[in-house]
Amino acid sequence: MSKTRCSYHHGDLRNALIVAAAELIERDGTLDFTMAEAATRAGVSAAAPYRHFTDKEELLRGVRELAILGLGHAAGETVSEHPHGSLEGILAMGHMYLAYARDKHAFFSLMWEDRGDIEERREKVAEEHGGFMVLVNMVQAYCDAHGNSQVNSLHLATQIWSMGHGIATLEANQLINLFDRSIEPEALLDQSVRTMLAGVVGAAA
Amino acid sequence: MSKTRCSYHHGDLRNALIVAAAELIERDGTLDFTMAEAATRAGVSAAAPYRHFTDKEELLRGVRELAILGLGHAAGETVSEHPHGSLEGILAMGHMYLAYARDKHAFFSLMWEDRGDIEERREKVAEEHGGFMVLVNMVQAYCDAHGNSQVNSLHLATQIWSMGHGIATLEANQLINLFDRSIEPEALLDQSVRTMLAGVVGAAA
DNA sequence: TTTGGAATGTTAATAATATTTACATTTAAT
DNA sequence: ATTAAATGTAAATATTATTAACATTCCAAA
Repeated sequence: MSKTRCSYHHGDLRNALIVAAAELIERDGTLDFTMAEAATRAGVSAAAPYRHFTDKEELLRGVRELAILGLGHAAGETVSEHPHGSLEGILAMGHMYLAYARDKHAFFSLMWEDRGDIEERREKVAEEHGGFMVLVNMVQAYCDAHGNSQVNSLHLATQIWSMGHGIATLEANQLINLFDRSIEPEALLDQSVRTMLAGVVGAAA
Repeated sequence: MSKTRCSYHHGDLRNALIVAAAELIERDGTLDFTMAEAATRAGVSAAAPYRHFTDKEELLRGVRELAILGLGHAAGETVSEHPHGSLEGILAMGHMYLAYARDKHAFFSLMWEDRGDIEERREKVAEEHGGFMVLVNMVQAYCDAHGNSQVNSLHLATQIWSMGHGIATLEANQLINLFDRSIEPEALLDQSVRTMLAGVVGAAA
């Protein structure tokens, strides 16, 4: 796919549209850009997108995929910045998640929007969410390092993800501190993660 | 507001529209009913809704309110069915939450859709979410009954809510068992709730 | 009780978008 | 070089939300 075409044919319109849509989402902080806008930004007419996506939902799916990969990438960065099997690494992962939810709010909510039945593309979706396995490994390493290799790290990591996800979501909905303004999402998450880890390998302070 | 009017004036159209919209959402399992549909179902013309709601978003807000109150009501039912301060009561609360998310999927997602800045109606929103206080009380009672009245039950309940919410949301997105089909949301939640409670008052088996 | 303004409905526009259609250009394989 | 497939374009369509202009009912003050 050479980038330089004779102007009529774009060359890589599908991706260009996904990027354009992502930029619009980033710029406006919402998902309600128009197809025409995205097309224009990619330098084509309003009907062109339909050669690459059956409808807007499919374009959104492309953006979602991008966002999920981005989060996974951030996960990779995070691990690499902390000692293998360390508690701080796991906590940092949680902070990264909360920060992502806050800073890329529109992308974050897009990620968890209703999608159709996954069953078919299960493999593909699992791949996209490869970032989660990074957490699983961290948890496994932590447990190993703390003398309990019998832990089901997949289950424990799923609980940690759920906790982080729940806090991030409730915060996005301004509900996390609805009854107590002083609640700090990070502190709440740190504390519960410590408790969950401690529940499995002993004191995690 | 007498229910029987001379046909021209409905009498309680605002609520009728909210109910109509709720029914359509329930029927189709999605949020994309049309204003006209809701209006027709309420027995009025397509433009009538605009006498009571500035736009569709405001109507949706009414439905959301209804859904949140419904969840709160279910919370009330749940407490009443279990011993005061019991672990099983708290776990049942979690199961109720997961069941609601599954059975009323469209309502559940509507509840956590982006809403504007809450700051203004903070009071009102807090009231709507009164169901949460039910959980707070259960947690407080549990801690009292287990010899630790110093626990910040609001924090702990927020963690439990987050965990339940995270699991419910990830399940709705078919992600909770993406890497391990055998994962059971209820079991995962039960176990983490036990751990969190145990972390504060000792063994919670 | 009458009556005029406020509410609440109605039908017929208007507007914004997604999506389709019919036609044009380019690409690439034979 | 030729042609089918791919990819673009401009000009419809279709679907909704929303507004405008007008009608009916309600209600409170005279």
